[in-house]
Amino acid sequence: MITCPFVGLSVRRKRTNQLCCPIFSQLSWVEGQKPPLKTRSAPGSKFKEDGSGSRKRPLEMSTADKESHKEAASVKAAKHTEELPSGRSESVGHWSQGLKASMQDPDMQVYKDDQVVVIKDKYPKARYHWLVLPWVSIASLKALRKEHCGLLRHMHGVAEQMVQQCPQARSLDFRSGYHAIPSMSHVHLHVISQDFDSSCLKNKKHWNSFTTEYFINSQDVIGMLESRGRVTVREGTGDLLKAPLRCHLCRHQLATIPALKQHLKSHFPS
DNA sequence: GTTCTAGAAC
DNA sequence: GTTCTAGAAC
Repeated sequence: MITCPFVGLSVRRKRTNQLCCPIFSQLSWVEGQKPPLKTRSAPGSKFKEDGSGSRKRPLEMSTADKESHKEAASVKAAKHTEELPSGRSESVGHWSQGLKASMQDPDMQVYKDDQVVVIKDKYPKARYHWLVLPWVSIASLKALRKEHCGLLRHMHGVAEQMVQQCPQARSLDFRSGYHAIPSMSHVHLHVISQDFDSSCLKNKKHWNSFTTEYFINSQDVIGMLESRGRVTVREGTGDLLKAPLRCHLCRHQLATIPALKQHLKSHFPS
């Protein structure tokens, strides 16, 4: 339990379950990307906004990687279009298809195995923000079926191991989950630390997509898939993005994003 | 998803 | 005057 110094409310800080994954010990880290991963430094203040979370790298694939993931690439090439969560289809070059290029880019990959790849979010919304993506092309939560349960459990296990290898695993809380209505095509599991200390977190949509029920815990998605064979999203979930800004720890309401960021400093004193 | 910017809010 | 948001464009 912690207490918000602003409003005096006690709140429970939920920690991600730290499961020991027997599978993971057999997996390999991407060469040159030894855990723990490098993160941006924050000298002087833990909430310094230096913008170094952004990266500018070409998204071209190496020949070797193109070869090793020929199957995934051929799926992309054959389809030309991909259904979005909205139900619309978009061509391969559309911004919503960007994860397909990023996941194939060796410079973006921090971990991979035969089922999944992990990349750092290009615009991290916290000190630590990874995406776990399956090699197989699954457009969105809507396309998930019971046979995907094993894959999602594996993604969850990899997410937990990402947290475990994090140098701040003991001092930060993490959540792993999915956006109910993602903008980007290709199912991706967010693994994000709960400090939300990032210059890339800029607006209400960013905040509410990670701190309201718009963000669905990985375990809840798996549970829904196991019990009902489908993942359904409650009506009106999209409206949550426009909800008032509330602190995820003490529920204190803030009028603006800068005010919210200032408030967060009270929970994470430097 | 991000960037840009008009205009609302202060 | 500046800060900040929200919607269009990409």
